[in-house]
Amino acid sequence: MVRPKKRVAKSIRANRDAELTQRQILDAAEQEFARHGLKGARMSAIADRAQVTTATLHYYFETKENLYKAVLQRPVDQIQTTLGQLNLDGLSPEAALKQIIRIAITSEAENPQRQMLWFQEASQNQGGYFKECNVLSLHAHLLKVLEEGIAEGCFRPLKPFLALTHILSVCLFYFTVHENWKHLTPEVDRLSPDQIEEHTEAAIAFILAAVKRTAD
Amino acid sequence: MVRPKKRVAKSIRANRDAELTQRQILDAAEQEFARHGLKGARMSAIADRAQVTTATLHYYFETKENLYKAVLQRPVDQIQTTLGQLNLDGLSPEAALKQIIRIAITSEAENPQRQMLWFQEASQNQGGYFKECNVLSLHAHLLKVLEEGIAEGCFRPLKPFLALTHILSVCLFYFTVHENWKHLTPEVDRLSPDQIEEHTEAAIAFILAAVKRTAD
DNA sequence: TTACTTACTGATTAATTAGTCAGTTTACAA
DNA sequence: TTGTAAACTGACTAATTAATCAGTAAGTAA
Repeated sequence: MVRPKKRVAKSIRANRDAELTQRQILDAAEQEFARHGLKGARMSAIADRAQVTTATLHYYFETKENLYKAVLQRPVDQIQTTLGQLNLDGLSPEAALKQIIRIAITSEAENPQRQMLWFQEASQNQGGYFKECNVLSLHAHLLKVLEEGIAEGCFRPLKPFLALTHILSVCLFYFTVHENWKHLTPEVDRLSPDQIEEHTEAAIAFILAAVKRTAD
Repeated sequence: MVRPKKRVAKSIRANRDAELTQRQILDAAEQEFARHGLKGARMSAIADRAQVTTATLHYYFETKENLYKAVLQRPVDQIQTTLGQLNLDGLSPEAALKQIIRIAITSEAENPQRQMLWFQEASQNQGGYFKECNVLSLHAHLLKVLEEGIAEGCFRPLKPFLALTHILSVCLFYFTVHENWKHLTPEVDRLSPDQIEEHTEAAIAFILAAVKRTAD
C-alpha cells in the first residue's frame, strides 16, 4: 500500500520578489566566494545566508559555477559605471593622480571583500573568468597620467608600469591585509570611515612624495 | 564461497624515506592550500602532487586540519630563522630601511605563493592558527626603524603604523597581484630574477622618496 | 471562480571527499 | 635466515555536498 506524501503548508518567504531574491543570493554568494573561493564555497552556506534553500539557488543560477560567474560580473559592471563618471581632462598630473587615488580607495572601501574575490579568482582559476572583460580601465587612466607627468617633468623618471603597481599597492594593500591585522590590534576598526580617511590622506602624501620630482 | 583477495605486488615509491616523503607532502599541500584555502583544498590533489596516496597523508598527519597547521608552521619557523641573522645596529635609519626592504622582497620572492596562504588563513579562519605565533617580528623591526628615523628628523613626521603598511604594500603587493597581471601581459615573467631586481630597485627609490624629509 | 504562470521548496539522488584499516613491502637487526 | 618495526597502499566506509524534480503556494488575468 502506497501512502501518498502529505506536505505541510509553508509560509516562508513573504516577499516573493524575484529580483530582490536574486540580489540577496548574489550578496550572500559574494561573501561566501570571497571567503572560500569557488571550490571552498558551500551552496548551503550561501542559501542559509540568503534565507533561501539550495534548490532556489539552482532555480535562478543552474549551477555553482554559473552563480560564481554572476558574482564576478557585478563588480565589473559597477567599476565600469564609476569610471564613466570620471573626467580628468584639464587637471595637472598631480591633481589627476590625487583624484585617482581617492577613487581607488573609495571604491575599494565600499566592498573590501572584493579584493579577495579577485585574488581567489586569479590564483584558483588563472583569472579565466576575468580574461575577456577589461576591469582594468582604472589602470589605463593611471598609466596615462603617469606617462604625462613623467613627460612633463613634474614626476620623476619612473618606470610607468612598476610605478602603477607601487601606487595601487599603497592604495589597496591596506584592505588586503586588514583581516590579518585584526588580531594584531583588535580594538581598531580599520574599515571605519575615519580610519579610511586617515589612510587616504597618508596614502596621498606618501605617493605624491614618492613620484614628484624633488627640487634641484 | 569466499574468494580471498589477492593483491598485486607494488613497486611504487623507490625512496621509502619518511622525512623526504613528509617534505614532499608539505610542499604539495602548501601549493594546494595556498590556491584553495583549507576548505577548498582536496586531499586527493595534494596526494597526487606529492606522488603518494591519501592514506599516506593520513598516516603522517592524521587529519586535513593537522596537515594544514603543519603547512602554516613552516613559514613561521623559516622567517624566525631569517630574522635571527638580521642585524641593523649601527645603521642609519635610511640604510636600515633599505636593508629591510631587500629582506622583505627577497623572502617573499622565494615563496610567492605564501602570500595567498596567509590571506586565505586570515579571511577564512580569522587567522586563528596564526594568533599565538609572532610572525610579525619583521614588522617590529620596521616600526622601530621608522620611529627612530622620524625622531631623528631624517624621515617625514609619518604615522608609524600607516607608513609601515604603505611600505610593506609596495614591497609585497607586487607578489599578491602577479597572478592577476599574468593575463594582462602574459609574456612577462614577473617572478624572474631580473624582474624582481627591477622591482626591488624601484621599490627602494619609491619608498625612500616617500619617507625622506625633503630639503627645506 | 477558474486557469495559468511564476516563485519557491522538501525530499531525494548521485557524486565527491575525508577518513579508516587490514594487509603488503622494505629496511635492518639479531 | 628470521623476526620485527616502519613505511606505505588498495579497497572500503561514512559523511558531505551539488544537483534534481515533483509538487505547493502566491500572484494574475479571463
